[in-house]
Amino acid sequence: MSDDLYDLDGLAASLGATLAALLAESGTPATDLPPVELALPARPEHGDLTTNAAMVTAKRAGRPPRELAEALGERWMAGPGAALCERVEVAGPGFLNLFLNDVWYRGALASMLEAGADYGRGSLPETRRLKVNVEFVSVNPTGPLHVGHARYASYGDALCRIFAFVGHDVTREFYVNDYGTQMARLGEALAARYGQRMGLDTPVPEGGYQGEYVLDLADALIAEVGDRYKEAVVAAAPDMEALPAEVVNELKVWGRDAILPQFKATLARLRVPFDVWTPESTLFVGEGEHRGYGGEVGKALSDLDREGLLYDEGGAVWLKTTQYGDDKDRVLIRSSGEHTYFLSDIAYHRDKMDRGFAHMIDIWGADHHGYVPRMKAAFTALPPHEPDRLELIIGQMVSLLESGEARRMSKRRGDIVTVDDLIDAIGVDAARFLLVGRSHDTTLELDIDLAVQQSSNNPVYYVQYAHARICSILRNLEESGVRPAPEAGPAGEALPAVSVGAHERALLRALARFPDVLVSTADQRTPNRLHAYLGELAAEFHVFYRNCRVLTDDAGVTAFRAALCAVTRGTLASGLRLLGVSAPESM
RNA sequence: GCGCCCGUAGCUCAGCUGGAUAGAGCGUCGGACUUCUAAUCCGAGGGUCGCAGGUUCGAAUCCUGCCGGGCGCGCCA
Repeated sequence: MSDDLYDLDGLAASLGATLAALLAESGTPATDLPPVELALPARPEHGDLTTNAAMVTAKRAGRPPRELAEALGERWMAGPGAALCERVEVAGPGFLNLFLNDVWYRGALASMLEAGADYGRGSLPETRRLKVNVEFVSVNPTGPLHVGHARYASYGDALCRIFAFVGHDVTREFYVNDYGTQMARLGEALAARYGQRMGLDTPVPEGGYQGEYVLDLADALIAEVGDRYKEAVVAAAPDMEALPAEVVNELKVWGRDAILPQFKATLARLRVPFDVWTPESTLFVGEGEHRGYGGEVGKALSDLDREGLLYDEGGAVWLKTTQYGDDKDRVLIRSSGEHTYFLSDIAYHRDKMDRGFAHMIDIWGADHHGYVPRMKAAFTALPPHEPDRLELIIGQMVSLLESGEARRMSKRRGDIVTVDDLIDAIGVDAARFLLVGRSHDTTLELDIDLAVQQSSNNPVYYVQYAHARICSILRNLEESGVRPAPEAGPAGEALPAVSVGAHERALLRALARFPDVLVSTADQRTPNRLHAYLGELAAEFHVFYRNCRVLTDDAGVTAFRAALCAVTRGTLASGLRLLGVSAPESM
């Protein structure tokens, strides 16, 4: 925790220490007190900051909350509070309201200014920082990314950016399911479309990938290999499921290698980078032979066998997930001899543990939430049996509306609105801001027509405009010979001792919240909270701008406000960047 | 039937792990540019926080039960 009294954490800690001393004096053990929390009151007459600490600890102290608040306020004002606080006030059932003075506000600004572009960085205490792996998107390479994927991509990416900024060591990972039956279906669909381009009657098999994009893939395939597969397709026609396995295999690998670069290009466009791409197929190769499987899969099977959790029944191999809370046991190897995706997933998570991640997060769509108990069970079954290291985040669905009517997407039918369509329609900034603005726990209703129609008043521009406005002011200051970002020492020595007006105070309070917003956004995995904060910060700036001219003939006031602008600009830029949104210097 | 998620202004949604008189954007109505960017600001209107209980100083928030919607419940993924 910070011991800098010019930030909110430091202030709260100071109050906490005072409260602990107070309690200790009257014989109440002051161990494991809940930390004092400072909130911003909704109403100005409730002060600049407020705390409910007295109410929270009243019961334990055996004293009425108001009396305790009174004592806390008095004692704090006799100590550290004296220099920073005009007065304190006990209100309502036992709130302690703080009325801060100009010294605190100037000190807060100086401290933010000193942090510069790093303001808010490393807000997580060192002891809470983790080596964490975040796996997200992880779409089968069988077709284009759609708007649902864009939501999880935006969410996961923002989470990763925020994690890294507050102090976690983050690895972003994309797991490529390139080894199962869905890939074989892609191979068949590709063969069918290939055949059609060759003038054959080869329909895409029932339940296969019907999308137009497979035709485009077929064209690319033909351009590359000509009629290499024509003979095989003719022999199997019209039923592509009758193709020899080697042919399907070659085609699915070709399809994967064609689609993955498209994923990467689309994700790059959406500003979602990945550090690691792990193909499922690689989990099956390498040392660790067990039950006929090599690599990570073999090792996982071996681990589970050693735990006594595997059994054979009906020609299949089962895992006793019920032992770890699942409602039924699950098949790992089907009686047909094919492995299930579940087996690969277990091996994959085992591998992630092996790679030394203290914490692993998987972000899944709500359509997979039924899979959670078994994954959790399997993870717990693996040594070292630490279920808390795996966190499964379920993102709710995106439902598409088209002129008021629900539209259901299906990749197999080929009826999808792609990520690229969305970006083409409204741009990356608007798309990212839109997708991350709602809680991941709520289904997001997206009306594309409406989104396009309203894209010019997307809230993202409100925030970006505040940033651009400040840039413009700072440019003007520079032209007028005023230093755009005055340097200052820790306690604000270099800042002029001007009085701090109501609008400046409001803006400073908003800025002071930034580190806490980042930490709670990270802790609660809710980038939408940062999104909301940026809107509020921008609003405070716009009000400040309207009421306070920066370039004045009072050098002190100008310098102070210029510093305030510089910090606001930096904070907006940081926040936008953490959501994957650009911060334009002019609009 | 069972499980997970959701139900807050006309619409889309916030509401910070329980705080003081529930907010924003869009839409509607009315104001503000000879001054650093009007993609802005100010004001008005708009609510049984799905319903009913419970927990306590205090509930949109936590618990229980209903009602309504979404998503799951395979030797598919």
